[in-house]
Amino acid sequence: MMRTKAAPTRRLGVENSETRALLVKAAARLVRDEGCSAVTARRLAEEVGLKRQIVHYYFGTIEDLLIAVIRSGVARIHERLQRALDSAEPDEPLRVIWEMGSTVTATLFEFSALAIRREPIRIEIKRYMEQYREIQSRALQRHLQLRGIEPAVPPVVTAIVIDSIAHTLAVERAIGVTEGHAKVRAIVEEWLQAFAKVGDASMVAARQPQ
Amino acid sequence: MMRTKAAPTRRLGVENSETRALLVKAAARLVRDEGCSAVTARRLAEEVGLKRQIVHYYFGTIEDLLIAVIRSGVARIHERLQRALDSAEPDEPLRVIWEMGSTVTATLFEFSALAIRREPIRIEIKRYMEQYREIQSRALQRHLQLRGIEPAVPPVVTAIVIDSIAHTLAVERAIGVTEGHAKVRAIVEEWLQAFAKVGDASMVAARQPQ
DNA sequence: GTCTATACTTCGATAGAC
DNA sequence: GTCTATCGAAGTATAGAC
Repeated sequence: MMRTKAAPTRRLGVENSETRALLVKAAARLVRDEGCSAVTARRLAEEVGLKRQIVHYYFGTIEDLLIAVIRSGVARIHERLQRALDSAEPDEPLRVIWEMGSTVTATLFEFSALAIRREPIRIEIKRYMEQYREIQSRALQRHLQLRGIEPAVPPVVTAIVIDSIAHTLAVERAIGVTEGHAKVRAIVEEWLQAFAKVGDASMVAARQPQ
Repeated sequence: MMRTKAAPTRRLGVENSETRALLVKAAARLVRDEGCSAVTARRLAEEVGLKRQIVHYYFGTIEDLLIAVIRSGVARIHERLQRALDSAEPDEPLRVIWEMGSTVTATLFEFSALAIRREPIRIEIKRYMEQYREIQSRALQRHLQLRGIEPAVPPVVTAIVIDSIAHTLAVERAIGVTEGHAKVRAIVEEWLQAFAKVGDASMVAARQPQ
């Protein structure tokens, strides 16, 4: 199950191959519809109408294939976030963060779980998360600077808190737990509106100036 | 991979078997140390010194074994939470929720990911989450009632928000992402102290009375 | 540069012997 | 209650055909 080392003599297909792109696309669809465990060389080869060995020709291991799937998906997600934040300027960047966090898919959740046990995947997910948060923080920072607001809470904290709640609600909903969700959304809505008005999610309104 | 239906003629070992308990214990250890995917009939049989078919004799499928592992673990976790909340009375139930949420293990995360794709596991995790939250909500409710405080936010919301942040920080830390975590913990610390004093985590201090 | 034949190992699962 | 025997399917790896 665990490949210790890549065989040095092993031939691999080129990066810009049409078949390779087809495999990544088919794998991404499988991951989305049926989960990571549905990605096997046999199922994948079936989808593209080739023999199963072709998967190992292009990716070596299934893990390498999954990493290719992650990379192809990450690019799209980061673009989508950046675009949404740009188009939402200068109104409600925090709402964009909340809404995109709420559409978190089972896919990211699955990859995150894999990341904890498998180092190569961990590296990829770590990079993804850090970049995603960087984009969020920058957008909030910019929003505040444009209005000359000195936030009581660093933008990165606001992003983490809102994102945490969005992810939790999304995952719980997927599992069938919805108790208290409506009430949480109501509170978050108040924070979003407060942030749009005064640049503060009111999460630390009780904080006293030193 | 997916068993459609349990064979009706299949023999299964009794519930109160010593070997069965041994298997569950060994499986729990494997899940904790190496993850769900490390739980195979061979590895498990090896641990208890028996043949691999013994696993199927007692559990039918690996999934049934995982469910047994979940049930055995859930009981312990609920007890631990309830005991911590009782011993923390009447001071800081919210801090207990925060601290227990921060010790969330990769195990719960892995099972939650499995739960999204596999119905029998989903049922178990759903029940676990609902009961866990119920215990949290009751403790906060009791804390407020004893002090005659009418909270601006329903206890279940406070529990969800604090738990969300705790889980997110725990998972991100496991993946290697720690940007902003210290600042988030500082804010949460303020909330915990505010809640201990006035029964409000100050998360909605900006809320105006209607 | 692309793809396939073949083989090895591990896995989950079942039937039936002891 | 535990074992032997057996099955199909999965991941991986090597050699070689085109």
